[in-house]
Amino acid sequence: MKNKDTDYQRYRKSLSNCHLLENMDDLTFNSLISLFKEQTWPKNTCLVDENRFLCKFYIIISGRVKMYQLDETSSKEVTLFLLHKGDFMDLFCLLDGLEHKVYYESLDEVKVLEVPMENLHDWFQKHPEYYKNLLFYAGKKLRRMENYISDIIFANISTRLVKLLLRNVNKDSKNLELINDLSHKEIAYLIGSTRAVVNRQIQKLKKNGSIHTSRENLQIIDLGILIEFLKKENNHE
Amino acid sequence: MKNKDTDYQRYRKSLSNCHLLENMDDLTFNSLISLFKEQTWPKNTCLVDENRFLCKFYIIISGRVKMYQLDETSSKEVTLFLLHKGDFMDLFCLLDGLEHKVYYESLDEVKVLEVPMENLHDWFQKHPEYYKNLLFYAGKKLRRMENYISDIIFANISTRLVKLLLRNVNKDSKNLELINDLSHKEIAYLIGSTRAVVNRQIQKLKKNGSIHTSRENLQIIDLGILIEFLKKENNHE
DNA sequence: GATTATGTGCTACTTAGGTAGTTTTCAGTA
DNA sequence: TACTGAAAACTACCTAAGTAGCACATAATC
Repeated sequence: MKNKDTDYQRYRKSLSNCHLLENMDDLTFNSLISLFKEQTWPKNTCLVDENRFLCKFYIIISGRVKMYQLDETSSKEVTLFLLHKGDFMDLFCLLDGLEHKVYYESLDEVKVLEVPMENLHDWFQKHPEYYKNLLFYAGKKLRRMENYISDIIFANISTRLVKLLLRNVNKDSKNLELINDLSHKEIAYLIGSTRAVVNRQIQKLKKNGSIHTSRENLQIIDLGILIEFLKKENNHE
Repeated sequence: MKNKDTDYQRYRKSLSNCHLLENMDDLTFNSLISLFKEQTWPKNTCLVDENRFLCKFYIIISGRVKMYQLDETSSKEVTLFLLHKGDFMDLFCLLDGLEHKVYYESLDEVKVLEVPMENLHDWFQKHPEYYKNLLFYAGKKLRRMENYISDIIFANISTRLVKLLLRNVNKDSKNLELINDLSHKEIAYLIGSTRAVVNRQIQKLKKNGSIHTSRENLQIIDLGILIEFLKKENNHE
């Protein structure tokens, strides 16, 4: 019992940014969290089990999971979301209960909370006011996707790359986070391009002194140059 | 009174496909619908008033509204959604209450139901179980966007064009609906391309005998050829 | 019925970005 | 310490699709 309580406190803390749990009193929080079981997934594992996400729902506690689409014929990939702490899987299934053809892969060792979809639905039935939190989260994802679309249509690869970098700079530390240890291939998939093309742009950024790279590592040296670069790109076209 | 009742019945009927109103008993339906006021917008009007959608919410009863993004520097457009009967504006604002920089334009004379956002929120507070309907709708839009993204990344223009056509063929009548009277420019914006390029692809489809066009009119002559065309495109790449 | 605006069809040109291939670097490990 | 495999860097090439421009058709307005 005591043990469980400390677990709950731990979850409360590590999921402080989780939209679903926002404005939730401790009692309600515990009633929800008691439905979950902690689980650990090893690094670089694909979660391909088709129907898994129809019957189980997951909240990420730590580690990154990329959610991506795969084109069978060309074997190209696009990363739709880079999910992390506080994110859900699978939002789509939760919302409409339909199958969702999408792939998941862990980029780190990932800790999740697992709950049978049914139990979660039952819980929501009893606490329908928390649907609102879910709506807020869905709204955020919708906005992200809308942005993705307009970026792909309007912006060229270098713009998209710089935008990606700027989006992942920690406001306080000014350091690149979340994507700083990805390979060029993974970065390419995040902006809907290919390894070779992204590499070409990265060389440009290295030459203008805004970034520094080593194997699976990308650091921002001069944020100002990046921002300037973005401005120029916007005006040219 | 009598008059209002017949109005409600009319709305009930014309909004039969509206996710928000699904599984709603007549009493609840009336309590919701009584908050709304009917409004008519003329054809080809832009709804640019920035904050309008923060304070008012709309359900489309009839006519089409395109929701689109505009790139100021290149003045290019992408149509994100072609909204019609049963669709909402602005879903994003409703979900998270934040500003949403997006454009709306009526393609027909459009009839909508208008409600002050505040009143709608109050109503939901009293009927939180109907958040679920909203979630379902949001899920559908998320799926549409995810599809949009993977199409743009994976598929070439001709594939995207044919997919667009097939998506808008009425299952029963086999006729093209909703987009059959659009200009090539508008069709281009629906698949993230430009007029000239779309025109090029349309000429191809005309030559292979699958479609017939006249000014602002596109009809499908042979669905089979279109489906075959799509298959070929998929295998080549 | 003259004028204007908008949609359509086509040609010619340009280019960003995808593709393919080779070499080099680097981390893990046998 | 050498071997292995992946990531990164770079070169050369190709093409889909964007761009610009013009002629013509159709519809709308006065």
